[in-house]
Amino acid sequence: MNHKFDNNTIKIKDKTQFNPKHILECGQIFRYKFENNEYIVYSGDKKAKIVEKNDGYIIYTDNPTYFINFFDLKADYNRIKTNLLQFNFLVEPIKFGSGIRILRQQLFETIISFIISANNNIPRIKNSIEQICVKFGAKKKDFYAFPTFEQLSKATTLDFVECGLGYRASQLFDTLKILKFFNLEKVQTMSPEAKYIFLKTLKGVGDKVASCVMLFAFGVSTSFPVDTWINKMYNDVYDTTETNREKISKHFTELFKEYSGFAQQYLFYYYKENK
DNA sequence: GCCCAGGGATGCG
DNA sequence: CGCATCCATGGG
Repeated sequence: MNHKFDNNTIKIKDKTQFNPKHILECGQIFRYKFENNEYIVYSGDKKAKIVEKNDGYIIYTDNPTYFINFFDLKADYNRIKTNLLQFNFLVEPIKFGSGIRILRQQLFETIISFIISANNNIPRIKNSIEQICVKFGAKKKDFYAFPTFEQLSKATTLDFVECGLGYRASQLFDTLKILKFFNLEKVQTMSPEAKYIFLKTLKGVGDKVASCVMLFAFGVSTSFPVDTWINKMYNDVYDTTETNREKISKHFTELFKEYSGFAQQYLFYYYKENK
């Protein structure tokens, strides 16, 4: 997508494939807020503010090259949407979330965030992650960074309970112990299959959470996470009572192939917002 | 008070 | 294997 940048701004002049509301509220990220008609998003120890203009958007940030990658601005979503529009049941979801882009998020933050997301609701997930940042993350000028692995390793299970994680507190604690034995930089170089197997060795990481990490951190677009909303959508579209999420995921990955992750985001956002 | 949430672990057959 | 049950806690 066409964009220009300098030391502290990125300018986007195409509203058809970039909409901060769609990008941030479609459930892929939990650290953002909407204030004074502007979206502010946080990733790791970085921050960006998105301001709407008549002919596009301006992203204000001290780290433009980081956020060009984060928003995957080189990807052409008109091509992706055109390809997916051959499926009739995607027409309305794509219209509804027309400006969605799948973010390229940090691996450690994504693993931790989606362990917390399991069988949980989005407002509570956001609140828990924010508390973890305040408690263990580095203090920046006007926000707290997501903690590093070293910082979060100092936490106890009780710390996580106090952040509102419930029974996920001990899972997260156990996962941090397991991560001591792995180098996440090295994991980045593994094959997609090996990455998936690695993720599932972590506590609190099953098929769905692993699929989210594959899609949102590794950018593997053949992933199709199946949560309760996608399960409801499947039952709706195919008039079934199927509850086997692995089967549902397999059905859609065979249908959408390398466009699976994009299709999943349009569908998730549409069904969650329209029940 | 009830059902549900971007599910996973465990145990039982 | 497949399936049932349990799990903390707050939103609606």
